Amino acid sequence: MTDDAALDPGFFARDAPAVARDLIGIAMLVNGVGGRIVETEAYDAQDAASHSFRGPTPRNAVMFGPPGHVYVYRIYGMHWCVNFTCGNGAAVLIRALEPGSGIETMRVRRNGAVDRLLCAGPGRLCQALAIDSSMNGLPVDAPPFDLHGQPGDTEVTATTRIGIRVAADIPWRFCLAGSPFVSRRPALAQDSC
DNA sequence: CTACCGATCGCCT
DNA sequence: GGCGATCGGTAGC
Repeated sequence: MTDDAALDPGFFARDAPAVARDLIGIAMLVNGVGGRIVETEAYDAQDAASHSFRGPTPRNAVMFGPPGHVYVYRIYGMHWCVNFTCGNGAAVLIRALEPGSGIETMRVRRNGAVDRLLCAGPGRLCQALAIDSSMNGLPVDAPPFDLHGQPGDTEVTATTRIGIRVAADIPWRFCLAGSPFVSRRPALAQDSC
């Protein structure tokens, strides 16, 4: 009934792991295309795996700006990744969506990929939603972005993060329990929260 | 200025 | 399961 509710002001001005966990199940649209968030990862300035760990630079400046803004960066020379800032160098990486709106558009952008792989992974998600560096620094509560839903109304599993070499033991990756749309299935033993 | 390498993906075997 | 593609940020000389 309140699934179309906008997120509270201040939603992003909290610890990144709490924001990352509460984003699971929230709908994320860019120009009307997207779906429910099913996988996130938290990073903060005290975290050796974070872009912000060594302090502000031109690339990560948005992470040190106000909460609730979009941080976009390029990885491996060819993929875009999108984060939502939480203030003080912290941010949440959006890793996977369950496709919900604009699926045909996403299929075209993703070159005919099957639905399960349209948004399963940060690079794929940005390709499907047409997110690139031109959106870096934009606020998340205004077009082209649209985030809405009821935070905390889902079963979430917490595991370690993917693709990093340092701080690999921190369980700051959050997935919608049982979702087939995550980038990689969580290991069997996880904390439920 | 140069060298290294990463919060990845898709295609190959 | 393994590997090549491709390039900007960062650090070090």
